[in-house]
Amino acid sequence: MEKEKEVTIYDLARKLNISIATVSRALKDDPVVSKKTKKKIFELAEEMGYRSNHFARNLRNKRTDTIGVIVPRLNSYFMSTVIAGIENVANNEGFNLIISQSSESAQKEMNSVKTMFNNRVDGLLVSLAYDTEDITHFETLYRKNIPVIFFDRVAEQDMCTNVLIDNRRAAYEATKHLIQQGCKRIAHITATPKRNVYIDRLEGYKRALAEFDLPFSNDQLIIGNLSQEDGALAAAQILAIPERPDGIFVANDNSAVGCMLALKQAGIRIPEDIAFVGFNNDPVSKVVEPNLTTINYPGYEMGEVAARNLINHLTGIATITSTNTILLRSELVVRGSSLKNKT
Amino acid sequence: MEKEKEVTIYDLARKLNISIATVSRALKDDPVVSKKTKKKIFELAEEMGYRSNHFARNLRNKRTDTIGVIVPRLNSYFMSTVIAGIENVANNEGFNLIISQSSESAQKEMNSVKTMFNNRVDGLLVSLAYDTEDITHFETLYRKNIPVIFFDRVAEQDMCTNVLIDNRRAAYEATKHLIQQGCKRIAHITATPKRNVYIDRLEGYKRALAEFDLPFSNDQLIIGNLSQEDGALAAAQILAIPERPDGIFVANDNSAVGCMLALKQAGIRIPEDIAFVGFNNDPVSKVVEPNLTTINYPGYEMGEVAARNLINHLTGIATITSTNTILLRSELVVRGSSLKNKT
DNA sequence: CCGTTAATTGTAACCGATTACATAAATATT
DNA sequence: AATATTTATGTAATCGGTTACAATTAACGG
Repeated sequence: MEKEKEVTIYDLARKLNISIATVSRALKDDPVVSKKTKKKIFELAEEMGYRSNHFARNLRNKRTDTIGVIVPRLNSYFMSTVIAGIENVANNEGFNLIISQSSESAQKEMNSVKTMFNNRVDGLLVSLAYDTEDITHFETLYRKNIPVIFFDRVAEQDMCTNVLIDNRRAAYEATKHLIQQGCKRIAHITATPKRNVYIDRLEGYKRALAEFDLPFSNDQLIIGNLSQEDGALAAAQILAIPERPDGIFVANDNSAVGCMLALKQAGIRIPEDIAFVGFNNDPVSKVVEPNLTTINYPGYEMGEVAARNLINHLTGIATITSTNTILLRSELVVRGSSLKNKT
Repeated sequence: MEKEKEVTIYDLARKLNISIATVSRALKDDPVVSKKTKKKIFELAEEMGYRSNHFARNLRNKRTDTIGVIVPRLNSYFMSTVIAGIENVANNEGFNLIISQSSESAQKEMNSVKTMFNNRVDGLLVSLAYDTEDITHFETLYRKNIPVIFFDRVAEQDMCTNVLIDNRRAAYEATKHLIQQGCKRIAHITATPKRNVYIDRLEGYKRALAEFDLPFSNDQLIIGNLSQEDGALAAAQILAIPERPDGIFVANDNSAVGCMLALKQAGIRIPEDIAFVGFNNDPVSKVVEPNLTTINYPGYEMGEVAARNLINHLTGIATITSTNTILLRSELVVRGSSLKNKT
């Protein structure tokens, strides 16, 4: 069960009676090596099953062609879509991905950053954990000049590059849409506004209300963990509000769906009694009845853009140091759950 | 913008006026080094911001503490859940993950295998692409004695270890359940039976039919790509069948849901006219109305089990060479879509 | 045919850790 | 105090590439 001995450039060199330097150059397709020698070397390499040793190379080159990715959780539709986008770009460019999840814990996130750091990733793509308060754990990376790009859940720092959508505007559009459908009392279901995404969505929501002179009071704000189950709990709260809302803007589709189902159970008609707008364009939004109006959040593109920018920076094609924020387009997708005025 | 110089054990040794050997040992917490010296070294390391160079270490040790993962696609609920399970175990054990997706293409899968191989992963976890016919591209790994564990989409090889559920039995249970609910003409929506998962599910379905003396003809078999959209297309086919089925077993929830929605649109009542059973226990199964009866597929556990077994093998705790197959428990989750006999 | 330049190839010093073996220091034994 | 043990540290080879610089060979012009 002994591992077969690895073939090295020394073996190739010995067999061909040439120097390892020539072999090394040939394998990198260095034009300085004559075609005949190259041919010989390539053929022998193939024949002997040679494979280059990345560690020896990285040790010398001090780069790893590896990108680290840290996300709050892997098993959400949105995140897995982003990662698919990242993988696509990275793979095409010959970069490897090492991935870890923080499970929404700042502590685990710090550990992951340290691990990535020790693994000498060339750069890092990060979506912050829910309870990450400060981002000092990234300072070691800055000191070593390792680029970090945040996406979706970003930090309000000045020194880093962020890829995200305009959450404020999207939330504003979502809320405005409800208003235009005739809603007068619009509630908002979201998570504790600690992270940018929730803060911004809340702001956009409030801005729309203010603009159309609709009142806002705190009992219109329902804070939860945005899970589907939590949406059902939110439904109970909604029903308990004296002046029942006639429209709800939810910060994610999962929770919106949970809430809708529970309300329907309670005999509420959607959208007639309460209209809904969600966020993310998750697959469930097309399954629930009526289909959920939502904000299309381009996860795959976000992954591609983040990875592309990081790699361009690493390869020197374009630098991100001057880029502070990249905003992706998002748009309202109108479906049945909000269409009070059916035409 | 020059990268700060890395601190090495040489720097530490020089500063403390001791040898690099002692430093190296101390950092690995080798008991042979005295506590005092260790303390000094740890403190200085901390102070100077030393981090070990994995490449130098790997170069020496010939192991990478890295596991490769190749999946057909990252952005599916099931796969991302499996990966979350893998990540959890790997991370706890100090292993890194490098992940790539084959996008259901055998060609891309081969490339990924090669990349993983060149990156010297210690082991590989693979779920095969849809159109992978033979698995000769894994032979290089076997030759170098790199363990490979397949999960979910496995190969019918004898030499490899597979982690999966008993698809045949699960499909049998699903179909039997429909029969017990009074269904007489049961259709099956699935993908081309090339991969084990679809072959086995088809067999289980047929076995149940046979056992209860129900007929099977090819027009009860609807082949598609199992997407939600494809489910809608399947609905059209269903409606076109002269003797319309009164029960449908679908090989995944997404497609089942697409089909259900389209049939409801066409005025079919579920489960009264047609009962449904899906597969996977995807979140959408709890959103569609009526809720979809399905097979609970323990993705997270599957990821954990696969990773745990691979790592145990790598660390020598337990070997997988004798293990051919690990079956995980799956079970039927009965919900409204199949309950014709409401009690 | 010889000197000069261009095209190839070789030599050897890294990159930063690990570890077998040798050596020195501290402690125990007689 | 001298010797045997144990404990702690050091020396140097090794892992497999990369690359600056030196050396060799081939091609060219006169």
